Amino acid sequence: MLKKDNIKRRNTYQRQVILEILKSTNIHPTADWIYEKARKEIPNISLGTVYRNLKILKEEGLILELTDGKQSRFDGRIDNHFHFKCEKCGSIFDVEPEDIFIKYNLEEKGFTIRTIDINLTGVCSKCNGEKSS
Amino acid sequence: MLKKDNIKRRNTYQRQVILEILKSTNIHPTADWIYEKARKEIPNISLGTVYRNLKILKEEGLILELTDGKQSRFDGRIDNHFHFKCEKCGSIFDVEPEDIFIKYNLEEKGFTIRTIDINLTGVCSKCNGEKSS
DNA sequence: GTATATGCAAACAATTTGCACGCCT
DNA sequence: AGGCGTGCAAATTGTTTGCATATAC
Repeated sequence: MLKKDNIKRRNTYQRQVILEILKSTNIHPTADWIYEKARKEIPNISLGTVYRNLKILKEEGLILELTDGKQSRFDGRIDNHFHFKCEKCGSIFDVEPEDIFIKYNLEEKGFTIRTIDINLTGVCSKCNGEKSS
Repeated sequence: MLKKDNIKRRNTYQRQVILEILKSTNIHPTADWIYEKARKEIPNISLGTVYRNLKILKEEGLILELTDGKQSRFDGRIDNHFHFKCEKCGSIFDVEPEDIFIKYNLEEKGFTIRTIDINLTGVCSKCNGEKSS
């Protein structure tokens, strides 16, 4: 049952490419999207390898996994921020911490808070600006 | 492609039982848990029926679906509240709206906000009170 | 040299769906 | 009577894993 945290990770090209793909987009892609993108660089990379490396990158705290319905999405941005999903176009936008203020009093009730995840939905500015069909 | 919103729903016993189960617990159960519970009342109910009715109840706004990792959880409580998940015991607690204050300025940027989902993680008061092992 | 990572395909787990029959309205 | 809902099992989808080989260190 011991967590094996003395594994010597190799710095493989596959993992580098996957991390670069994630760091260079803000669309919060699915594993499949990352796979297709990675294939342009490494044509015979496998989907299993993509999943394996996403898990490793997440374990190492280099990326985040977002759970949007049943399909995971991944985020190369790990500093403090939140998400907004537009119900019209489906895009996921980053919400800056200065645009959200949150306050809670759960510590007073004996709870320790480690992570705060805020997800908003609605209609984005772009879709709001468009004519209604 | 037209949404069929003129379907005449029948009020089946299966659906009643599933809704009652959800209304009478605050553990935010999975479909499987609901299925097992429902079987005590309707021994030959099928898992497919549970899923179908959960989807219908959600469409009608009578329950909520929480996406906790890859397994959905369901919430029979639909008034404004949030969730806290304990990383030690795995329990999901309801967080009352008066225990969280949130403010954002996204409307000023042209966004329309429809739903706000806040999920906290950490250690609950019960686990905090226990001796460390 | 050796253990970790890969590609491939099969396995898995959660959920959905097709079908013939049943039962609400 | 008619059509929505059911039980059952098979299908689908997203993700994980076993295995033989390749590769980083």
